[in-house]
Amino acid sequence: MKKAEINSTEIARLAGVSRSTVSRVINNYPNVPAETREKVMKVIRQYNYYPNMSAQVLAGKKTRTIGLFLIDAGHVSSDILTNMLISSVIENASAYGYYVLTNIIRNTQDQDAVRSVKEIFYQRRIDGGIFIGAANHEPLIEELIAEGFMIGIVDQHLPGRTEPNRIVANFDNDRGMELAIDYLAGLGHSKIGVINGDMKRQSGPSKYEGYLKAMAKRGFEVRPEWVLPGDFHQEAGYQAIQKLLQSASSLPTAIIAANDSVAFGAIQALHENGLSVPRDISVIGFDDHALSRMHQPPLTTIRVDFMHMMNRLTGALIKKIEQGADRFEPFTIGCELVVRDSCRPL
Amino acid sequence: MKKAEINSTEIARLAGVSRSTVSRVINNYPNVPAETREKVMKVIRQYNYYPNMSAQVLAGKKTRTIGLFLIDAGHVSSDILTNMLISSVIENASAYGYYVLTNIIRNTQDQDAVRSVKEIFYQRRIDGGIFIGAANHEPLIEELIAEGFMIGIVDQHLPGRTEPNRIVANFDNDRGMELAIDYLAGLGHSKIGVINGDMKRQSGPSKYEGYLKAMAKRGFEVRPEWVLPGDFHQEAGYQAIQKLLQSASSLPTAIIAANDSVAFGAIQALHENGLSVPRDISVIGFDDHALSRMHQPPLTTIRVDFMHMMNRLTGALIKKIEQGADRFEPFTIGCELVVRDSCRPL
DNA sequence: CTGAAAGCGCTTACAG
DNA sequence: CTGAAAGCGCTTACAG
Repeated sequence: MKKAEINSTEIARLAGVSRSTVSRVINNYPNVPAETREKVMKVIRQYNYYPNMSAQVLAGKKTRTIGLFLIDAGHVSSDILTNMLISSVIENASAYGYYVLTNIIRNTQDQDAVRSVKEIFYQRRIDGGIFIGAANHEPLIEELIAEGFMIGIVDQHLPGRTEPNRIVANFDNDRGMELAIDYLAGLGHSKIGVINGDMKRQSGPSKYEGYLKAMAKRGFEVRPEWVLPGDFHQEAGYQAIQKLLQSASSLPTAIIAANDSVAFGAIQALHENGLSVPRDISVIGFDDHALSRMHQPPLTTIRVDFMHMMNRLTGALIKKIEQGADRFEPFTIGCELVVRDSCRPL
Repeated sequence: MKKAEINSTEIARLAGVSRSTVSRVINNYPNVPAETREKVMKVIRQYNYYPNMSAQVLAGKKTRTIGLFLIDAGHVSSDILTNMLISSVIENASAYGYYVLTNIIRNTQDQDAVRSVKEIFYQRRIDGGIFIGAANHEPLIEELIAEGFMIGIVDQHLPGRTEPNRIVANFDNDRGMELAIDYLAGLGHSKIGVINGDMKRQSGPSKYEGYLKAMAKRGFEVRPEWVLPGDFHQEAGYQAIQKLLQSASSLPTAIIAANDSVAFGAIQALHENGLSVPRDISVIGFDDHALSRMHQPPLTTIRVDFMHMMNRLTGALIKKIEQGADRFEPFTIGCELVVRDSCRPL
């Protein structure tokens, strides 16, 4: 049923040249006269010939494919933010003529999952990979970097690890927290609590440290009972507030959530307990999630430009793939305050 | 810097067997004694050996990769629904041990875009592909099917085209429209307008025909000025309402939108023109978009299970890839009414 | 400017 | 049960 595949031998025969010349035409070698090139191209076009990718790669070409690895215990299909990251990488890579092989890893403790990621690299399915959502120190990633693979990582800070094939992208969480606290201070708040993110990931402790630093700068008291453990999911925000309301001797007037999803959960819990946002308590998020502006109340948050980050990270990875990794080049993306209606002046 | 790659020759040498035997172990041939197998496996594990994928494919193995092609003129990164489809296919394929190469096509008229899609197939990067968002008759897809590639298509109806390598998935739009109109009729509505979707896609005319059929069944009059052209984007809903309000001699009491995004746009336009939903006019959507339940007012809609569809379609495609395509097997996924607050009894 | 030949790393009839 | 060998379809020094 399937037509016989046409290959370079056949093209060579039809064009009256050798396979070497066909290959030179395909790969744009300069030492092919225009006339010969055109003669070969004509046959190529006529027969709809595309060189077999596996043969090209086996002979030494790049795959022009990058791997995208999302680490998330949740059901990614329904997470808007993660989904946006996926498309963002695809679109950026596509602009460079690269393809994206996307993978979702539920649990980095799962040996099968780890094996399957390694397989993709060792099999040479891809030229490099991008990891999103991993712990700050993830053995799998460290092994791949040690093996010399080109790896882009969102959200990592590992002092001293400056291999040239490690590309690191972070948001300026310090600055974000400072913006949030400056804004709240301007509204008259000084009793400010925080719901922490996942402390295994770099952005968890980094946001918390930013909070501590900004609170100290203002001379605001950090009350341990207002520092609530959590992670980056909505449910954690909900639970954090339940805990706060049950056990705290008094309440803060404002709370900064590790991200907007956490803020949604927190606000839900506050509402269920008869507290109104922002009347009784102000809440500020982090990310500027697609839903934040549609939320009730519209969420004041620290906007972070994920698309811009993925754009730079994808570009940097592809550059290293094509030009080689000469030195470690981490970068940081800024953030800005977006004022909506979830905070009120005191 | 990069370690020398280990290959099957090396593994064979270390295990004291031939490359043939190493290959038989890797491919689980039955005629290898447990003892030999274990001896080889030990070396494979010890040296972290994974067979080179390009070599395997060149020697006749499958790529175990499927292509996912999203056709959408909009900026996909921000479209929640499309993003959900992407993750859904990835997760389903992954369960079968397949990888997904995702591509976004802005315009099927763009020759470069078309060429790049063909290239992926002809280069043998993938074993098959899934197309979402294409016109009912898309020459690119028809060419690929004619070439014998395994193709899954969402939203297509081409009578007589029943090639075994064509896999077609549709929603039951007829039934969806019937549910919507039955519900509205139950609330006392009979003056029901419709905002059509993209008529080049199968779901456009198919929803419209469902509307006509259900209206006829009830004996409700179809007023041409209440049949509004559009497409599947929010802006189209907005424009359709603007046009309706400017030119119609009287207004319907209810409007069915081609999908929820269109409904959002329609409601926005109604509000901007001082009309309240559902007080002045009832609106019903289609899809049950992730935002529909958070919308103001929460949107009544016809829910359609995209995940289920992608699940079946991905499974069917992989089955055909592995077992061969023997016959044409289209399928249809049902839908259900989700009542929220955007319609009111008359 | 161009062709013959080696080589990339596998799989799989074939022969024993 | 197992090895030697052909073959998959390219690319790229090498030699001319």
